[in-house]
Amino acid sequence: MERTTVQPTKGADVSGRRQRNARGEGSRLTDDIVQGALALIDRTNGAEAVTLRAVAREVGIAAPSIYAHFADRDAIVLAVTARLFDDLTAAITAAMDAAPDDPVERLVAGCQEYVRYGLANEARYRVLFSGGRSAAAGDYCKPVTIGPHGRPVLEFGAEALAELDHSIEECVRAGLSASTDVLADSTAVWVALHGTVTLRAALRAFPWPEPVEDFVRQLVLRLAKVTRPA
Amino acid sequence: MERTTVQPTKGADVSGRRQRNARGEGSRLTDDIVQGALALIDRTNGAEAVTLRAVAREVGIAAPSIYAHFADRDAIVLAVTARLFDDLTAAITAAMDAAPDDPVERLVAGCQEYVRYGLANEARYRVLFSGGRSAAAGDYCKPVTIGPHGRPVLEFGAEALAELDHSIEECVRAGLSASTDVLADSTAVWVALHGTVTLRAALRAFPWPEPVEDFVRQLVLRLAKVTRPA
DNA sequence: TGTACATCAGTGAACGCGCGTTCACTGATGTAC
DNA sequence: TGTACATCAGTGAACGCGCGTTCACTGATGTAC
Repeated sequence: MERTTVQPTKGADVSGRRQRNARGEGSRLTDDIVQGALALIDRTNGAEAVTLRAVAREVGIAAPSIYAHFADRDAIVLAVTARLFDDLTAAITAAMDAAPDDPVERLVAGCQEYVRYGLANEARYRVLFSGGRSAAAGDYCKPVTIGPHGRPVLEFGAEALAELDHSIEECVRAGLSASTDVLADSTAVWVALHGTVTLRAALRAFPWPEPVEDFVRQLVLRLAKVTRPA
Repeated sequence: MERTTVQPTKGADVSGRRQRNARGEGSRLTDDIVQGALALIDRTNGAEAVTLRAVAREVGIAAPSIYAHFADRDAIVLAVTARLFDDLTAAITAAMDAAPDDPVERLVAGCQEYVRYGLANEARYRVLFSGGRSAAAGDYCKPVTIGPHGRPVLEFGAEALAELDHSIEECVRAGLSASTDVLADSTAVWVALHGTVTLRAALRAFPWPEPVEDFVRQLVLRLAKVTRPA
């Protein structure tokens, strides 16, 4: 009981110095490091600021303390990546479940949430899909395993695409899509969503069609060959 | 005559030390610095390696020599950006001119070249549209002027979009497109092309539909509402 | 034609900074006897 | 119950590195007289 109600302040105290974990609770710092890295990514709008020392400062510990939890900087970023993939997946699933019980509306809602998440969390989205840029960029080609329970990035991509594929397939089955190559059309939709997020994020000041939800809807309806019953 | 035939080796000599420019020719180093930065971008697959010292090493000069030509690191990257925009524009124009004399084929050829260029020059493309990431990322929001004859990035975006807009408009005029909102549809096409380039580049190992030219064609035909005469 | 001088096109050494990483350590706390 | 000890969860100082930037300088070359 106490354990759940009397939540100790896990973060840094007033002096910026975090209180030491109790014996056996050392692994909590692993989580805090990931959280710190995430905070750093959000605040600086990019993953480049995620240095060992910066993360240590953010969490309120000495830099070498990180080595007990992560092998190096890249390991931290990979752990963050794993968490973000779960975040995005959960957000999309929730949006689809909240949509009206109609295959097209579910598809559109999922796609809209994908774009909404990407634009609301620009830096996080970039960590997910723009690669670690320098070193990690190469790794994204090999199916590298991420995080403790993490899946390979490629596998996530496959999952996301499978989800989309399934969603469009449902539309076809309901006679609402004329797609004859569902996999190709799923890919087209994914690529268009990704482009919407990244290009809008890169050129914020551009006079994009608004609202973005309508733009996404049109994109999806056309690429998934949705045919509303006459 | 001599000037054009007896081209002096402008680069670094055997010792890695570049020969000093003749009097009055000092501005040549400006070009060489941009070239060096570009070489660095291509070789390291990203713009992060473009440091003042690295560029100086690449060109074969002392680091402080750069200050006579560029205010700082960002100025170099902006000059590179300006050159790359011209590169991309020229490539697309050439491809469209080489296409059959048909509005749809011209449109498709331009879009295919856009994607081809992006995938063949991944790092360059990222410099253009993924922002300077850290510091420059903020600048891309304001219309910052780039290079000596450079245009703002936003303006380039507007030009590219205008070109696309014009191209689709031609299709409409020829009765080959059913688009009723050409600007919105141009935006959709651009966004989809951008997504194709960046997502394929980020996840090289993914089983993407091949060949990419056909994929792009389908994307464009659908988003630009092309209606081939029956 | 000769020579002093200004200018141009750079150089070399040095600075302070933040970084990743190493090393020996410290101090609280649970456990065996 | 008391106490020695092992373990856990970290710390602090130091290293070498590459970075941007500054400063005073150098040496070739064109130009004025």
